[in-house]
Amino acid sequence: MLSERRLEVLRAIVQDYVGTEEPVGSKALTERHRLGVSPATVRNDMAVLEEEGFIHQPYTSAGRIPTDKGYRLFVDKLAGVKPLTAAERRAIQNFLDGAVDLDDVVARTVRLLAQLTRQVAVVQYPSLTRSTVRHVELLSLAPARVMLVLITDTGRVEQRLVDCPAPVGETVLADLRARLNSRVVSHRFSDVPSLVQDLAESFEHDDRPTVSTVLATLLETLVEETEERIMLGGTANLTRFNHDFPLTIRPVLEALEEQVVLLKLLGEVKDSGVTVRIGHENAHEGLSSTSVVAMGYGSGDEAVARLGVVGPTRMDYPGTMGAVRAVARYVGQILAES
Amino acid sequence: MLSERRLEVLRAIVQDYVGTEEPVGSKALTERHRLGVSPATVRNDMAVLEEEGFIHQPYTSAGRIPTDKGYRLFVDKLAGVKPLTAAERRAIQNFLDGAVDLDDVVARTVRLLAQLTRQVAVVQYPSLTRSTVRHVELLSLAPARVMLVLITDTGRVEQRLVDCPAPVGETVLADLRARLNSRVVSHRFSDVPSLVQDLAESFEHDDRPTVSTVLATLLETLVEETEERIMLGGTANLTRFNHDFPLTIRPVLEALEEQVVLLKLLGEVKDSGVTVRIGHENAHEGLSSTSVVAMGYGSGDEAVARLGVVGPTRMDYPGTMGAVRAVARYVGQILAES
DNA sequence: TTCTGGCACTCGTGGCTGATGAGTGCCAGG
DNA sequence: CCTGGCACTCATCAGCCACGAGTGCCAGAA
Repeated sequence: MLSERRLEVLRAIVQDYVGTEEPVGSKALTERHRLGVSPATVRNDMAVLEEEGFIHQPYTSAGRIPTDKGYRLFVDKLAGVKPLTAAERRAIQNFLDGAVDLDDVVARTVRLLAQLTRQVAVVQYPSLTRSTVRHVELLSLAPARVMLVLITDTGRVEQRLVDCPAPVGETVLADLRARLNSRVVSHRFSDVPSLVQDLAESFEHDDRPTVSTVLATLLETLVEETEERIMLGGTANLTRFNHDFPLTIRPVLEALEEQVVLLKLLGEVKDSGVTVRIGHENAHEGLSSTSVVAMGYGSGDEAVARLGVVGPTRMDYPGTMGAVRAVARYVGQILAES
Repeated sequence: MLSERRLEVLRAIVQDYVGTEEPVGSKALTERHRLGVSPATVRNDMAVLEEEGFIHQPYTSAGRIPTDKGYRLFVDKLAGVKPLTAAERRAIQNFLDGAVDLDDVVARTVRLLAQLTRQVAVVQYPSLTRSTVRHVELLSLAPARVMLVLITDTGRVEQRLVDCPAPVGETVLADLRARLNSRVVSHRFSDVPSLVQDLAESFEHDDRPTVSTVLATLLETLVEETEERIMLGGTANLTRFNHDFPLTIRPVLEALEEQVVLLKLLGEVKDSGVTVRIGHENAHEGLSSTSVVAMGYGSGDEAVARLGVVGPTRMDYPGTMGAVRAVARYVGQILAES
């Protein structure tokens, strides 16, 4: 096990490196931190830390840089979550309170996170399957054409066109609408399939094909939309450190454009509390020198979706974690109110 | 006026520069193009072109690169629009045909444009005010709470929550729904305000506050959503030329994140045909070394929105214009079908 | 044992230099 | 009006060197 002082040295290295973006040497360390020992001692500690894989030097006789493993230890043991200032909290609330609809909430959240952390922000739309049904609407657009509209408790709205096998009478439609709603409203979307399973059977024989078609589309929508939508923002922040790794920006941008990749990233997040994934812990290759700080958010206790930021492994973890946590909480609150 | 040959020289310079991304000199020009004259002559022509402001040299004794004015002349007079190959056309059609809803159409279009042009693609959602109303729906979510859903002929759906001053009876709601639809369906959204102006007056006195509230929200939605949504993609393509201007990528990314800026860019596009805006012709500062190639698209003859790409002024204009035009047409077709 | 000061060594960085060559402007002659 | 020739400019690049931050190791002190 590492001694107290060695941990202290690691913490100092991480802090200095995050601040200066340059490899940090033993002398500079003793000057900037009250470690109470000489540079030579620090050097010995560094040698041990390096042997254990927490730091490494880019080349002989340069300062040390934390490794992914080093950051991991730092995040887990050495640093807490830095709460936001009161002013920041107020700013968040003000900014989010102005939102008019779900799209707007998500858009504002992305901007907010990007500004607050000065990094790339990622916000997932509230998941359909984890939300509950507020209303199902059926609109007759043409004799044999129906529009299906799903409304969730989080304010999300999905719609699909349904081409029916035969013209649909208004009475049948009203009937279906009523029965459908009485069965599914206030239930979770994930339960909808079993709730509507035998619904077609209760209709007149002639109407069954139509009802089945509508229900099929409904279920299809649930499946398709399980792969969630994501909103991205603050990509310009990537250029803040491109002097350091100008070639790394490309794969990152590419990865960020792939919704699939992003969803996978967020998918690995625990449902409660801030999750941090550092460098190679993210399976995706292009993101091997970036970290993800993310958290679930929801209208109640349960997470309906996730949000977070993507930035260089060399980032201010305590501050970023604080911002992500605060924003996630407020967004949850906003959603609960609407 | 410039002689035929001088125009030919300018065309050659633009083509070579776009290909090599390096200043092009007189000797290289005569070797790569059949101009039929010697380098010395070309040098004289270049001197004239430079005096006229079509090209300039980054420093004494370097090759020439086109100026914005040079590109402008090239686009207007020297180059046509390069049609896509049959294979490319087929690819477009296949790719777009798989779309399930409007969001999907827009998302696919962005990807397609980005891939085809290898540049940043921008697609505007079909505008509300330019579309026609397919249906207006009113849903009662709670006694005094109504959801307003607007459906356009392009498949776009907008919804708003309305908090009514008093509980709304189902009959009133049905009545309002029917009258509203009979008035506005098949009309353009821009005409809706005048069409519903006196609608409240035809209701019972007690219901008027409610009706007015709903109508007010409807009009409000039209106004708000006039500032359109935009989808962006292919930002990773920015890094293709960052070796040239590594510092320029940042302001571009920043500009692209501002929906307002993008909308302004697209707003300057003619309704029909491909529009090209080169370098400083784009008012926005961060985009002074980028060009925008854009075009309106729509389900009928009229444009309901715009799409295009943003790339370095040094781009393959004929090819890009061809791609943008082709995609715009196919998207229009797809929308007309749905 | 643990810490410290000293010392020789490594190695990336940045400034300087000179050679190279692409490209130019100009001019006199076809 | 075009062409070949010529002197000139200047960015780029490789090579070189001095600098200095930072290291590892060791012997001696606490």
